[in-house]
Amino acid sequence: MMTKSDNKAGGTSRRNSAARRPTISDVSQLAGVSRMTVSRVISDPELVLPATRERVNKAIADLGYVPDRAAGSLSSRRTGFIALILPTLTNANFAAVAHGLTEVLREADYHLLIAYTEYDMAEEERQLRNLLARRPEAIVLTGAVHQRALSRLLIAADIPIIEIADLPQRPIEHAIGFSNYQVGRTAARFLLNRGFRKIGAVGGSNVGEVIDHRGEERMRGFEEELELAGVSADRVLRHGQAPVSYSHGAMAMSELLRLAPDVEAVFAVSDLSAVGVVMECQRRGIRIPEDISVIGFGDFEIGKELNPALTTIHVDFSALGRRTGQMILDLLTNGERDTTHIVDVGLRIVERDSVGRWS
Amino acid sequence: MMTKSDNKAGGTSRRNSAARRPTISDVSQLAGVSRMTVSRVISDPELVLPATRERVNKAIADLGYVPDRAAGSLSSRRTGFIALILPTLTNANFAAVAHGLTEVLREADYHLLIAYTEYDMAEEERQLRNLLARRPEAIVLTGAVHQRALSRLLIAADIPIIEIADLPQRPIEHAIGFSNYQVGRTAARFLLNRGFRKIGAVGGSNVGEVIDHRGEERMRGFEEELELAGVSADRVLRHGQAPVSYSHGAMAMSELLRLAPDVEAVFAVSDLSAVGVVMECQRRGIRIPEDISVIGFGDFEIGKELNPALTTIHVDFSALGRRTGQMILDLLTNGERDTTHIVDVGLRIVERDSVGRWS
DNA sequence: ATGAAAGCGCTAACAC
DNA sequence: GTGTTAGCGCTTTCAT
Repeated sequence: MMTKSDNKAGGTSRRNSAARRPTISDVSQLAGVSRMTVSRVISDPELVLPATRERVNKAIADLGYVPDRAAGSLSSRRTGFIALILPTLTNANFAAVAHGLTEVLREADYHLLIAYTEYDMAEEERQLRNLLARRPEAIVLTGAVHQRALSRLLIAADIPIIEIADLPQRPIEHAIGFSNYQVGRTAARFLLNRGFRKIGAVGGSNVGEVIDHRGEERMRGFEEELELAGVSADRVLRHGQAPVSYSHGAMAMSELLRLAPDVEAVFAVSDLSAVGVVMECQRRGIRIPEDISVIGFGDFEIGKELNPALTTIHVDFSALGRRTGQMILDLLTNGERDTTHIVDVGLRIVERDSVGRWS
Repeated sequence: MMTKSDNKAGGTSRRNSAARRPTISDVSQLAGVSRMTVSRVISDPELVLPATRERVNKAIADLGYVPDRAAGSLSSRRTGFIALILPTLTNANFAAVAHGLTEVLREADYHLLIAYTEYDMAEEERQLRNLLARRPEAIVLTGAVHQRALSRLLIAADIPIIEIADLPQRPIEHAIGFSNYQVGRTAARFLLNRGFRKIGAVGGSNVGEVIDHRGEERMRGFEEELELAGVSADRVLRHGQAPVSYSHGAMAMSELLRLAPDVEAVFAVSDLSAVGVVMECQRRGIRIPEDISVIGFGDFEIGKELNPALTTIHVDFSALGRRTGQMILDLLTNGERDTTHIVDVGLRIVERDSVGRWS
């Protein structure tokens, strides 16, 4: 039962040998309905009579039709993309964020568009431009400190902007995260409370365009808490180029031991470094925590297995990702674009065995 | 100097208050050129007179115009997307693949569309459908064993298909990887050559839809090499659900020690497990390699820092990613769709200190 | 419940 | 070197 329709891929012309990918027109023809009906079967099947629906679904299956979302987006102005800019994918915690986000967005049929900058500020703007060209419906970026050009670009895009993994003084729009500065202060306070006074830290130094702002914030918080307590921050060492790694911790610890052999407790800017610190001490026969105490940040999986198990500061990055996904869904559904949301997911010390008590 | 043009966003109508995102028409009007000229300035500036080009670029900057790639793709039939399906992003080696791929593709202005399945076969097909709807120009997936429906979908897409991280017996199209089976055999041979006969292994068991095929291949290769050498494979343990983790190694090692207290050398299906094995031994006062030797797979960064440093089997996943990117670029440029490429990136043993010699 | 017309924002192809 | 026309594959909107 063919009705007069607006199908474009008419039966006579266009029947070229090279296998063309089937379009909605091909499906509509085969099913003997209009393209609109096919469209409805795909996006809102309830609207179509069961009998028609079945015919269309059969045609879809027979042809192996897969809708073209780019074409759909152009028309509907909804791309189903959410952009995510991360410093790196090689960090378990950032991967956990991506993971948590995906988990939530997947259900609502959104797809994450991931870009990463390798902590390079210049790259961040390039990536953002590329991303924006894909018309994401919201954008998530790792918070605190962006280039001015970046903010302009972002605001012009006129989509929800969510900064994560830090709590900027003045967020561009929304923010979900924790204070890296507070992480540093918390670590220092913890060591001070345990009675230590000869307290050190190891982190990376930030030179050039490659900058780990969040790590630096933790270092700064740590220093300031020491100073507030009237304790010397001379044993706080920035060594090697950020971002840090396992081997960074080992090398930095060697250096710290050289500069301040009397150090009794060490904060590592990341568990990655902390593991290196522990391993280096192990090699040197320095006992942890009897001789030196170590506290890290990030609660990486390895910390639990370490001997001694690593005391660290935990942030639930996976939950942070999920929370971000929920906020996006809210924002995109209810569309209240006036209120700014700021969520502090908090942090907590995970006391394990690598920090002792001064005696 | 306005010329007659086909601009759609005419000066009078369409001037609504709600800030619309500027389109190519807005730019063309402001610059006093046709939309085509703007398009050329963006995609092939050489074709445009410098003076015109500058005018257009100024208009672009003034308006904050960002091209809509979805619209461009629809017309040009080139989306600039490459699809990548991974089991997980939470594994440093898979992250390295994504990383290497991005590195190469970025230069050619391709963007990676990443999906991950959490080792879930059912999820793999769902993800593939979503990805295909975005019309990627090539698709990369982790090789070996796919559902039949998947292969059909893939072939119908009529784009280059590259399977990575394993070398399937019969690849769908192209493949870049290494033989996980050979990894297992190599590990076994290495331990055999060192004189060990009471040889064990720890890996995950694969039940339900969540399956680590590649890990299982390594276990199988290991077992077969033992059997070929006439050595018992009774100490090969599949424990807990794959994929494995640090804590998996610790638990599996406890179990192995219970089942086969006489074990002298252990292959861990992944360095993740291997680290857990080492830590568990450390806790029990079992010396490595004096009492038990350990060899892993994957050459994760932590292995270098461990005490003793972990002997492992190395595959250059980052290079694998880059190599894949290059192949895609080749395929997309030269378009020779007839020849199948199969690249073995090989593997090598990294001898460190966790494997001794039987005496 | 289904269809027709129009158009999303861009670029291929050809004209000048 | 630049412009015009047509159309990519969908969905919106309105009609029936």
